[in-house]
Amino acid sequence: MLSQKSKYALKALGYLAKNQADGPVLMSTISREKKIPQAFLENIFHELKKAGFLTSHRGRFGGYTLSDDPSKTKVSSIIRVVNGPLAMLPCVSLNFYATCDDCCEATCGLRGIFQEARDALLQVLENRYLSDIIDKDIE
Amino acid sequence: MLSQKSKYALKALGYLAKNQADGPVLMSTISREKKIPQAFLENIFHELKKAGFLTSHRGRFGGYTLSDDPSKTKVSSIIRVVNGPLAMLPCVSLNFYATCDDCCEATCGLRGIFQEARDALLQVLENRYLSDIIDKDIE
DNA sequence: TTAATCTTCACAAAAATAGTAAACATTAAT
DNA sequence: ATTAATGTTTACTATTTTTGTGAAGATTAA
Repeated sequence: MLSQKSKYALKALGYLAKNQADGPVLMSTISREKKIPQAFLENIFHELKKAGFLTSHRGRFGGYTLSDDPSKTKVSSIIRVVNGPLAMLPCVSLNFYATCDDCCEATCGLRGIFQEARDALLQVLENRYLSDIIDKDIE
Repeated sequence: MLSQKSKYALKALGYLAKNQADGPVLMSTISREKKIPQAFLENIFHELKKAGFLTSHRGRFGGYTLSDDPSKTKVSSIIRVVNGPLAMLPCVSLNFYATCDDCCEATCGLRGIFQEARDALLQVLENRYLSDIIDKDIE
């Protein structure tokens, strides 16, 4: 499951994608609208900024804007930053590869299936973008 | 990522699938061969037994056997027991559905994509069986 | 100058994960 | 019956991860 932090991050980025047309959006606004504890959102935005997704604007009338076009920002890349690997085993992760302790990759019976699982998941998440996860308006 | 416990469970069940032909297999054997702390494996086997995957045989010359044909035991169902939901959001889980706090399902922009992700993952894991995750022999 | 922002860093509470310990119950062989 | 080998059960503990909180500081536009 995605962590709460990851959900917050995706919601916040989606909010920005929807509302940044008129300039930087306040963290306090996002916190309030998306019901995210502000101090926690600060931590999250710090990570997202460090990873290049966000651009911050300090001072009065500051706020945050997205660094890139929402239609070019993959959901998979956001999740990797805030939630870590998408693969279910470290030894089949493309971006966070690590050996499994005490497990021989040559004979492991799990790798094959979890490579397939990874590919199936990536087929979706690598082809969906921030512009695809914007909340709908209430009607 | 799968928890360590889940990896242990899959490895242990795979070992049973491979080695139970001659009768019940000792937990101590599985613990040693698969390098799983025995006391921890006891907890895991208790869960797997409660869930119906394992049959235990007490007393001298006891041990464990699989309750069902390995070719009919889905990997997805094992993971659900020891690791929990396969979906990335509670609100799109088929077997562990729960509402996301402070999130409106009607307008949430995340649900659609994570339903697709769930389906993609299940397409693999619901169609792979315990017989598919048996470790290879060293050659 | 000032008020509204973001920045940074350290800390803390809560939950989940991983693992341990020990007394107990059951069984098969003898 | 006895005995040794096994699983059973329950409670506990340690570690790590997650989910936050708090406060002093830096920057900017008006």
